[in-house]
Amino acid sequence: MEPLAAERRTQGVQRGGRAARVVASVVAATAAELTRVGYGALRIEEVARRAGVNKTTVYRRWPTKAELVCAAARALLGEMVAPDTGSLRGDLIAYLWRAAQRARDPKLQGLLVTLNSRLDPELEALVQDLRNRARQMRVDLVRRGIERGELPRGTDPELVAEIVSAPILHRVLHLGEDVDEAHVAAVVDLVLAGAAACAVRPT
Amino acid sequence: MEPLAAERRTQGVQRGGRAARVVASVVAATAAELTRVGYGALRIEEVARRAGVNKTTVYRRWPTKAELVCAAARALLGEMVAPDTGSLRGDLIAYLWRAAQRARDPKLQGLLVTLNSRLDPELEALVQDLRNRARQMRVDLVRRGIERGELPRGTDPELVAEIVSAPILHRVLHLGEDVDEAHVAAVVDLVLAGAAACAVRPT
DNA sequence: TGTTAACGCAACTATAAGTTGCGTTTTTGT
DNA sequence: ACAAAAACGCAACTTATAGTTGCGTTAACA
Repeated sequence: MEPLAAERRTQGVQRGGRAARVVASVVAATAAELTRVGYGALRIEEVARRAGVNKTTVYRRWPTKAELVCAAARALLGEMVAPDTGSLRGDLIAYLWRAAQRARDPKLQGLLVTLNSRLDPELEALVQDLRNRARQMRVDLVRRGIERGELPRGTDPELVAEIVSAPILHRVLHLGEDVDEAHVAAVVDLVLAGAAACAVRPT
Repeated sequence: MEPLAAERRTQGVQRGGRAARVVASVVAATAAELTRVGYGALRIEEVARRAGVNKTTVYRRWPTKAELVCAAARALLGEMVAPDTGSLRGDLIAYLWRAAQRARDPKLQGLLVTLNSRLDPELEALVQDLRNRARQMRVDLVRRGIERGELPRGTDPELVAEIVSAPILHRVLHLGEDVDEAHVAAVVDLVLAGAAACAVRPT
C-alpha cells in the first residue's frame, strides 16, 4: 500500500533534499507575493519565478491556489505556546502582546489578511482550526485565573476571554493598526476590573 | 463648463429614467455577486448578465472593478444615525445591536467582507472614511455619558469606546458569527463596570 | 419633436490559467 | 555502487476571461 498523494505533498518530503528546498522557497515566495499583490491577484507563475522553480513544479505539488496558500499558512504559522507568568493579568498581557507582535510581522502580513478574507472555502477549515485553538488557549488562561481566585467564582471565562482579546485582535487583524504594550495593559486592566465588579454568570 | 465624468457617474443620473434603473440593478447585482463568489472571482460580465444589461454598459460607467464595488458600497451602506436613549448603557446597547443587525444582512454580507479584506487601495479610502465616522459616533456616545456623570471624570472615552465595541464588531465582521441582544448587554455591562472601577486617564 | 447621451451587440486583442509530453536530474532502495 | 522511481525543467498547447472598439438603436429631456 503506497502513501497517499496528499500525505506526500505536505509531510513525506525528505529532509534537506531538493524537494525540501523547493517547498521552502515556494512557501516563502507565496507569502511574499500575498503581501505584495494579495490573494486575488496571486499568479502561480510569478510565485514560481520568484521561488526559482518552474510553474509546472508548483502546479504538480499544489494543484490549486487554495492548497498552495494553505500549505504556506501551515508552514509559517506555528503554534503559539501558552504563557505562564503566575498571574492572570501577566498571562493576558503576555499572550496579547505576543499575538500582536506576530500579527505585525511583515512576512506574515499578506498571509493573515488572506486568511481573514473568506476567499476560499478550503481556507476556512484551516482558519477555523487555528482560531479555535487560539480561543481555547485564551479561555483556559482566564479559567485558570478564576480557579486561582483572581476573579470571582461564577465569572464566565469565555465572555471575559472574548472581551479582553477582541480589542487587540480587532486592531491588528481587522484594522491593521499597531498597538503598544501600554495599550494592551490598559485593556487588560479595564476588563479585569469589570469582571471583578460584575461577576457574570455562565448561562 | 461641463460637469466632470466622475460626477456624472455617481450623481448626475436622471431621477427615475433608464440610467437610474441601470445603476440600481447593477449595484444590486454587484452586491449579490460579491456575496455569491467574492471580490476576487467577481466577473463583470456575470454582474451585467444578472443586472440584465450589456457588459459594455458596466465597463463604460465603472471602468474598474474597484470603482464598481465602491459605487455599490456608497449606494447600499447608508449612514447610521446616533441613538439617544438617555443613558450610556442604553445608547451603547442600541448602537451595537443595530450595527450587528446590519452586518448580518445577507444582502450586505459580501460587500462587508470585501471592504474588510484590503483587496484594493481604492477601496481603502472609502473604508477608512466609513470606519472613522462610525468610530467617532461611538466615542461621542461615551463622551456624552461621561459628561452626564455616568462614568468618572478622567475616563478615556476612546479606550472605553474601543473596548466595548470591539467584541461585537470582531464577532460579526471578522468571525462572521452571530450575536444576540443578551450578549451585547453582557459586554456593555462588563465594560461599563470596568470603566467605573478603573477610571483610566487619557494620556 | 429633434438632439444628445446612454445602451445593445458583435467582434476583436491580450493575458493568464492550467495541461501535456518528454527529456533530465535527484533521490531511494538493495 | 547501481538500478528504479520520483521530482524537476522546458516548451508548446488549449481554454477562459478581461477589457476595448465601432456602429447601429433606443430612450430621455428641452
